[in-house]
Order: sequence, then C-alpha cells, then structure tokens
Amino acid sequence: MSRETHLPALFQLFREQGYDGVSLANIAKATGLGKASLYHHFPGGKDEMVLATLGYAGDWLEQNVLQPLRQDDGEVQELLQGMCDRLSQLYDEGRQPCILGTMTFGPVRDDLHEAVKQGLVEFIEAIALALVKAGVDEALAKERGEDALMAIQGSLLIARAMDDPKPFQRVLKRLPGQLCEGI
Amino acid sequence: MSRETHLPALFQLFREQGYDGVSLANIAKATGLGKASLYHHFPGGKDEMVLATLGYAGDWLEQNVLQPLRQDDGEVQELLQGMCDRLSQLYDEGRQPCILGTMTFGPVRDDLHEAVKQGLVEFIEAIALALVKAGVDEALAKERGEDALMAIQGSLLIARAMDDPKPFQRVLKRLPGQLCEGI
DNA sequence: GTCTATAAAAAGATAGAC
DNA sequence: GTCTATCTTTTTATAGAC
Repeated sequence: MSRETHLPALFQLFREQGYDGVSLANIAKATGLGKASLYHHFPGGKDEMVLATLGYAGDWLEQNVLQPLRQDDGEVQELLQGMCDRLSQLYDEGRQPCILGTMTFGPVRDDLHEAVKQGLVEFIEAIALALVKAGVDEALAKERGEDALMAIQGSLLIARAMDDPKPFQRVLKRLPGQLCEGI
Repeated sequence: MSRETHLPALFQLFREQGYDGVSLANIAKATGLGKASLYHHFPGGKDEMVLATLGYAGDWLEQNVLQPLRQDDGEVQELLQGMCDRLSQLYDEGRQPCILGTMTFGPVRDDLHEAVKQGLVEFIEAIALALVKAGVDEALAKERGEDALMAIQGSLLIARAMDDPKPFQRVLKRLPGQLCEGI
C-alpha cells in the first residue's frame, strides 16, 4: 500500500470536516491503518497529510477541469458547459463540499492558505483565458472568472447549510450563459 | 460583568476561527477571564458559548438588517440599498467573515446546524418578502433571496481566501439592481 | 464573579518489535 | 509496511477558596 492509495479517503475526510475537524484517529479509521502507520506514509504528520491531499485535489482539478478548459478547439460555451459537467461530478451535484472552500475557514496557516489561494487563482485564470480567447476584454474576463468562483463556492455553501443541493444545480445551469453574456 | 459583556469578543473569535478553531484558552485570553470563570457565565461549556454567540449575531442581524428590510415605507431599491450598507458594516467591507458561513464548515452537530440554517432562512425570507411586496412572483422572489445569500457568502469566501475585500464590495454594489431586475 | 489547582479525556507524535 | 505501546501536549471541564 502506497501513499497514493489513501489520498481519496483523506480527501473525503478533509473536504467534509476541515483541518481542525479531522483527527488522526479519524484518518486511521477511514484508511484502515494504525495511527503509527500514517507516519510512515506522511512523516510530516497531519500537516503533510493535508498538503498532500490538497495536491491530490489540485491534480484532479487540473487534469479534469482546467486543462480541457484551456483547449483551443471548440466553442467557448461548450468549453464552459464541459467545465460545469465536471464540477457537477466533483461536487456530486452539490451534495459534497469543495475542499478549497472548507479549508478557507480552517486555521490561519501560511502554507495551507497559500495552497488554497493558488488553487483558486488557477481556476479563475483558466476561465478568464477561455473568455479572452472568445474576445472578452482582459479585465472583464478576470472579473467574470472571479464571479464564477464566487457563484460556485457560494452555492455549495448554501447547499450544505440548507441540506439542499438545488441551489448549486441552479447556479451551474446558468453559469455558461452568464459568463458569455455579450459575446 | 455579565454574560452579554463578553459576547462581542466571542463573536469575533468564532466568526474568524470557527467552532473547532477556538479553544477555551483563546476565549479566556480574549475576554480577560480565567477559564473557570467562563463556566460561571456559560455553565453548558463551549456548546453554550457558541449558541449564545449565534443568538447574539442573530439579534444584531434581525435588528439592523432584517427589520428595516421588512418596513413598508420606501422604495424596494432603497430598502435593499440600506440592507447592503448594513452588511458592509457587519462584514467590515469584506474584511471580516460571516459567522453563519464559518459555522457551515464546522463540526456536524444538529443544534449548531439548525441555528445556522434558521439564520439563513430568515435572511432569505426577508429579502423575498421585500421583492414580493414590489410585485415579484413568490417563487422568483425566493430564488432571488437565495441568489443574494449565495452571492454574499461566495464573495466573502473568495475575499477571505484571496486576502482581498474587493470581490465582496463589487458583489454588494450590484446586488440591489440585480435583485430588482425586471421590476 | 473571579481565581488557583486539578482532573479526565483527546489530540498529535514517537519508539521499537515484527 | 504495519503494529502495540507509550509519551507529551492540549483541551474541556470541575472543585473549592476568596
């Protein structure tokens, strides 16, 4: 069993319960490992576990959402629709939280904070790039990328707080058209 | 010194760091009390502290935001503009988080979860009521109330993650017009 | 109403055997 | 690579004096 084997379990734990909410006992139970065994895979302890998990989530996002979004072929509306489809999968149609959002409310620690910020920046820039290619002004494209992330994160937060995934689904449905308004 | 004296300090702690992130040692330091003294004011311990803090925040919101929003006099645009002005004050123009948002990512506990959900529902319903009075269809008004909360919470999350309050300020600026679209 | 002192439990982490 | 056992620190909470 390698380190990568257990990252999906860690991902699920951390995105649901956050850094403070997850204990090594939780992780041991979820992975089926003893607490001591976790230190074999992650010598840096809980800090290394959460950073590795953010890397795992970032890789998934990069491969399945951002790289397709940066492709040159295809209409921008279709690229954005593809993005929404993948996000719907990632967040299980609004029933699962985003680890970046969860970690935003975690403890104030520079490495964690930077990793989250970096993930959001790359996401925003990938959307902005797609809009710029479609002829949108650079400043407006960046604003719309930020608007998209606000809409996604806000809808996931409300969906979680209200025990109802529909707000997320509604937001995702109108997102492509909203981003392309005026093109 | 009464219990109410210390609620502002607790409010600031909990909205910044969440339930798990705040220890009794933190609270003791912030209030200037000894740990044991906290149990005089809050015999139920940390649980009672956070619930009392949510009540304190809910009272502020009710008095300063929701009641003015329910008033009959005045144009709906102006009522919503007033709401945004108060929210800008509450969140220090995007530099401070919303305790409801922070608590949404806290531990899964029924009483906390219910208190947060209830606060969001009342907020959404107050906005929807103002729109209904202005002639908006009931179902659409509720959607727009949800949209408003998603925009507020999403922008506060992004503002916090990116160390930049401007996304929140931008969202608040266009919110009244957005909610009144088509009236 | 606040304090010192202390308990009891849970947390993160390590040593060393297999 | 995984385990049992143990250690250290932190956390929540209580007892009882002033």
